[in-house]
Amino acid sequence: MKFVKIPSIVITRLSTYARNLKILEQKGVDVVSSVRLADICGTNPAQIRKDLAYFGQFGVKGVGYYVKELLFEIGKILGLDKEWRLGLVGVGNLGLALLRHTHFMNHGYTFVAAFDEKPERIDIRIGDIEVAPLEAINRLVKEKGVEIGVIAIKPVWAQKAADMLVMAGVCGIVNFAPIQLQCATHVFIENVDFSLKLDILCYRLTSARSRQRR
Amino acid sequence: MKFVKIPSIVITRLSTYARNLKILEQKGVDVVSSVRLADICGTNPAQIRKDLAYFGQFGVKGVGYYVKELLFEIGKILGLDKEWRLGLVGVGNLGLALLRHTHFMNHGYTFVAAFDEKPERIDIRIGDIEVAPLEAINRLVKEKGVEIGVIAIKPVWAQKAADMLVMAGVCGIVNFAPIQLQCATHVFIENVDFSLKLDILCYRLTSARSRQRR
DNA sequence: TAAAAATTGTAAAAAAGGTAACAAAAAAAG
DNA sequence: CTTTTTTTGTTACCTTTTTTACAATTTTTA
Repeated sequence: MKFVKIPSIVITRLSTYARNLKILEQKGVDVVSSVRLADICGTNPAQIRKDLAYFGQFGVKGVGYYVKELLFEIGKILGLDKEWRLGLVGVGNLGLALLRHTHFMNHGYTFVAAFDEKPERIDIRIGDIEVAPLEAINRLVKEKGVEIGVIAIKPVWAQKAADMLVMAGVCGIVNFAPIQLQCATHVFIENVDFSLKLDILCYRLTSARSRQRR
Repeated sequence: MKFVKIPSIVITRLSTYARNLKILEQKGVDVVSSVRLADICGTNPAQIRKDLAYFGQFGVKGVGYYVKELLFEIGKILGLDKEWRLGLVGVGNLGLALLRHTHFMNHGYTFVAAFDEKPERIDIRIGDIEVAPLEAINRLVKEKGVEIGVIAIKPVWAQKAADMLVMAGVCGIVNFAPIQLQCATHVFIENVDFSLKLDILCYRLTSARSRQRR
């Protein structure tokens, strides 16, 4: 097997392809060309073909890609062909929004544990899940087989939460707190950052306006 | 003035620099070198210097950067030296989380209007804001001077919401719905997408595991 | 005061990523 | 059956982004 380092952005795009292929599948579309898919995904056909080429050959020349087949293959590449167990740290407004978000459950992700630092939130139930104190992270992560931690707690607690998750064996973290988590190198961290996006918009709007004035 | 197109990723990093400079400022740090800042931000010193070079010279050779000064300058570049007025579409769990999130208010962003499609949510008050029906978007955006729209409504309604916001004069949208919004080219869209981040983590975890097995 | 150390700004080199072009293969048309 | 059309996979090229290297400047040390 060749050792080609696959750029992160390729993975991002594969996820987008998968999402749009799912929609096509639901619409009953059997075959799609790279041109059509690129159009839907807002990219260009060569990019799609090249992205897929990192992993193999999934299309038929002169025909295109079979939607179901490509979806299956991309799912296999991304590792979406299994259930992933999530543990939530922080059951505030955002945490609750995530827990109640059915979209994830429909896509192979299930919250199996939830933690909070506020005493008044401990022991409340949300669906099948009972909120536990941070101190229970180590035990429950192992007990429930949490694979991915979702940090939606106040920034001051975020690093502590990350440390406890990692200590308990979690190797993947989605971090909603607006801080830079410091973790061992074997831990994968993805940040979801709303204010960053707002800042980008501000820049664009500001520079667009100053361009207009000129 | 030169016309240098500034890469989007540079803006993203500037926002990160600003965030970490704020923390340094609070800690009472006066001067910081590109080496130290890079270390904090998880990037490399040359990158910081080059990013800043797009916009001018903000440091002192042999000394470093004055924290307050650099923070002020980056703020000016990003357009954070004014209050930005946000309009929220979708007052579900996520929308509420965003509204109640005080972090934004501390950083120049204020929600001034909120909309929802569900009749039972109309007219409820959250803080100073009264939830209005989608049909009121056009009027209220103009009345309250909404500059940025935040879409946190179900995917099926997201495109409609975007269209109404744009029609009312909004030129920047932060989209939390997991769909590709189609808008006029003068409208800037930033997507915040957790499932995308989850997918990336899954890929990383999956490929790390298969590497271990080898 | 002179030499050494620290640190920026920037030019040049290297690496990465994206685009275009085209051979190969399949399907459709004539 | 042959030609034309469609479309993938892949190579080569081009563009963008990152990293390296170093002159210029300031501060610190001797």
